Amino acid sequence: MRAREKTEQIKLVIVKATDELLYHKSYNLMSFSDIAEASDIPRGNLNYHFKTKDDILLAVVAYRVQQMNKMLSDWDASINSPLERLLRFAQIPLNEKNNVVQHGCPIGTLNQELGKVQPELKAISKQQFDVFKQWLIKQFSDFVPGQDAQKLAVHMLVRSQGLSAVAFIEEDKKIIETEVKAIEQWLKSL
Amino acid sequence: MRAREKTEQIKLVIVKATDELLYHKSYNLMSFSDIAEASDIPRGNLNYHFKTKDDILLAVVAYRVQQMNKMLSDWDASINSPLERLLRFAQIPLNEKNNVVQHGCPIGTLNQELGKVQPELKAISKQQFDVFKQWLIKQFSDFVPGQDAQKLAVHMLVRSQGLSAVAFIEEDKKIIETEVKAIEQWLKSL
DNA sequence: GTCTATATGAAGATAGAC
DNA sequence: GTCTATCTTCATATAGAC
Repeated sequence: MRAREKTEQIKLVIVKATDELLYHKSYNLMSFSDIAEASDIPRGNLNYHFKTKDDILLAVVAYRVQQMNKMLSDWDASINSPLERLLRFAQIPLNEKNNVVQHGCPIGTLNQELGKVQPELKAISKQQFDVFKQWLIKQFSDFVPGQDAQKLAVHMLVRSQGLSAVAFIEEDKKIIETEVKAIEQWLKSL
Repeated sequence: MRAREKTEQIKLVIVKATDELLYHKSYNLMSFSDIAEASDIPRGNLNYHFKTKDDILLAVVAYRVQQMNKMLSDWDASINSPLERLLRFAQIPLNEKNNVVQHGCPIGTLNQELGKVQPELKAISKQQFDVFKQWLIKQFSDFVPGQDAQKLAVHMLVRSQGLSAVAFIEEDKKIIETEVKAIEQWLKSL
């Protein structure tokens, strides 16, 4: 029991370090050595905890999904109206301004990278995207019951992904500010 | 002279094949062998024409920029109003529906991939993006002289990049149709 | 100019000593 | 359970035969 617990802790250290690493490095350019260095676990020992690199990615995505679900249920509990929750969502890139400009949206960039050649990995990574999508659909259903919540949720994701992508390419924080403001106006006009 | 010309032709064959390859394969996962196979040039000979892989990328981007400029000046010549030119631009993802859903926007995905770790290459790839941006600014200046053309151009790019990214992740052509329609409405309302 | 053969290095993964 | 040493594979890039 104790031993098992300790193993789980080490795994979590690896996962957290890799999660962090994945923000500024692409998955395919990220080596076992990079992970070993970042997590301060001896290079060879990684292979005991995770057989393959893909296994680590799997664990990282599971961890991220868990974190995202926690954040969203916190919002559900602490923010009263669906409109304000949606506004809060729209502001994510604003709060992560520096990261977005330097590394893009962590979910979007990972999905795009894996989507190009590794369909199995893409499906895994897509889970992160779907957590947001389902939550958005719920919020829009509550916010404007008569309208097509699915379509509105997708539109929200489109604008959020788009502004992150363009701000990253142009390395321009102003784009985030302007575009988030535009999303807020759109939400309030619904 | 003759010899030089022939060399240039071979280079173009390599560049075109790599351009094509880059639509479905990420740059970092693309090997010289892949390029050799795609262009039907013996593996070792590639290194005579291009010293490094980055040199090939450089040539591919230059080629793409040239093609894009050609397309845009064709539009300038054949399409009368700036609004119709902008509508034509908005429809690019619609005409490339299958490619977008399978591989994403070729410009956006390349920029995002290179942006994460290779700043020198990112700057090169960004040229493609800027060709579109400058052209859009010109069109918006002509279309709605009083308004902030730069801001409108960026917004157009945001929506275009966003819809490509989300349609790619979700592998859903309907998203392209719906979102392009929304862009058209927005343009007509300006 | 063309292409083969090869140098060199780094990656993922494994076997097995401790 | 932990970690070292190593196997294998595959990449870029070069030297030099044709």
